[in-house]
Amino acid sequence: MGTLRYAILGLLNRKAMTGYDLSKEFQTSLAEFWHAKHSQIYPELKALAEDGLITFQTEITGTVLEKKVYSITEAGKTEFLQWEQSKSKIKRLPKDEFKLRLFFSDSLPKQAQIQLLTDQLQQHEQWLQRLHGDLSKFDTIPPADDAAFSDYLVLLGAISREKSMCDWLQTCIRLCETKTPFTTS
Amino acid sequence: MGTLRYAILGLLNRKAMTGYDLSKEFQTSLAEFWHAKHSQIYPELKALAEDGLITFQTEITGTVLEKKVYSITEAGKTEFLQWEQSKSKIKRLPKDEFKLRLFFSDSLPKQAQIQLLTDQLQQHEQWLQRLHGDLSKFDTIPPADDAAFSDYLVLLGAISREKSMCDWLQTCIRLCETKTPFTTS
DNA sequence: TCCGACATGTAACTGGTTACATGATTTG
DNA sequence: CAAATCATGTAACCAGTTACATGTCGGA
Repeated sequence: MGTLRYAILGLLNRKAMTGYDLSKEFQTSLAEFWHAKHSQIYPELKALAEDGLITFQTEITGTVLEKKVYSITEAGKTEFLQWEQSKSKIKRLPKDEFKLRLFFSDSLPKQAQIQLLTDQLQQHEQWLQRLHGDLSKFDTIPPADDAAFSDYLVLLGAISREKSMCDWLQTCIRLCETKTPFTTS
Repeated sequence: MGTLRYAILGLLNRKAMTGYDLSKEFQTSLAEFWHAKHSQIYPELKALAEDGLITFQTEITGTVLEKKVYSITEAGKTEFLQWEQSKSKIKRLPKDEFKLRLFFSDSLPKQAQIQLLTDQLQQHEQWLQRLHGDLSKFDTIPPADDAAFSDYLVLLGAISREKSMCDWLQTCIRLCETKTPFTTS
C-alpha cells in the first residue's frame, strides 16, 4: 500500500524533478502501469518531505516564478530499495467493466451480444497497433543495465496482453456465431 | 461510473436475492472481474430501492431472523438493459504494482532482478493451473443462450490473460539472462 | 452447547478524481 | 497580444476497504 510514494521515489532516484515534471512522467513513461494527477502528487511530495525521504530546493524560472526541485535523500534511497526488493504478491484481479457486461450478455439478443464483442475487439486492435508502432522505435534491444531496457520489457508486456485480449475476443465471437445458428432462419 | 449498481441489477435480473446472497456471488461467480464487500452492498441496495429500481420483501428464517429478499422492478430492468447495451470504452489501464517494480529494477543487481521475475512467474503459473482445473469442469461448451456460456467465455479470457502473462515473464527472464552475461566473471 | 454460517448494518479511513483557484513564461 | 505550457496548490466528492457492532440459525 501507499504505492504512489514508491513510484515517486523511484523517479526521483533516477533524477531530481519538480512536481510538474513528475506529473509528466506519469502521463508518459509510467502510463502503461501507473498514473496520478497533480492534485495527488503535490500533497504526497509534501508528506514525503516531512518524512525526510526527499528534500527540495527552490529555483527561479525567469524572474519571479518559483519551482521546487525535489531530490531523494539517503533515507529515501534505503526505503525505496527495500520496497523494490519486496515481493509483489498478485492482488485481487482488477475490475473489468467489459467482462461484467459480457457476463450478463445472455440477457441480450445474439446480434447485440456479437456487437458488444466486435466493438471491444476493434478498440483493442487499435491499441495493439499503436503499441507495435512504439516497438518499432527500438531498432535494437537495449542493454539490460540501461533504464530503456525496463521500458522495453514493459512494452513487450503490453503487446502480449493486447494480443491475448484480441485472440480471446475473436474466440468469443466465433463461439457466439457458431452456436445456435438457426434462431432467425 | 456507478458500476456496482449494474452488477447488482444484473444479478437480481437473474433471480431475487438477499444482500448476503449477492455478497456470495461477488466472491464466486463475479470474482474474476468484479468484487464488493457487504459494507458496500447494503448501502447500495438501500439507494437502489430508494430509486425504485429494486424492491424487497421481508422473509423470516427460523422464528425470528429477518432477511430482505430483493427483486428487480420494471424500471430496474429498463435501466439495466440500457447499460448492458451501452459501449464499454476501454478505461485507462489498471495499475500494476509488479510492472512498477520491474520498471525500476535497473536499480537492482541482475540476480535480484531475475528473482523478482521468477517469483512473479511462479505465482501466475499457479493461478493458471487453477483456471485449467476450472475449465476441465466443463465437459462440453454450454449453449450460447445459457448463463453458463458467459461463465465459460469469461474463464477462457482469464486463461488467455494468465497464459500471456507467463509467456511474457519467461521472455523477460530470457532477455535478462542472455544480456550482459559477463558481469561477474 | 458450541461453532460456523447466515444475516444486516454503520463508522472511519484511504486512494483517487473532478473541480476550483491562481499566476508566470514562452512561443507564434 | 493571445494561446499553450509551465507551475503549484486546495476542496469536495466518490469508490472502496477495514473495522466496529450485533444477533440468529443449524448441525455436530
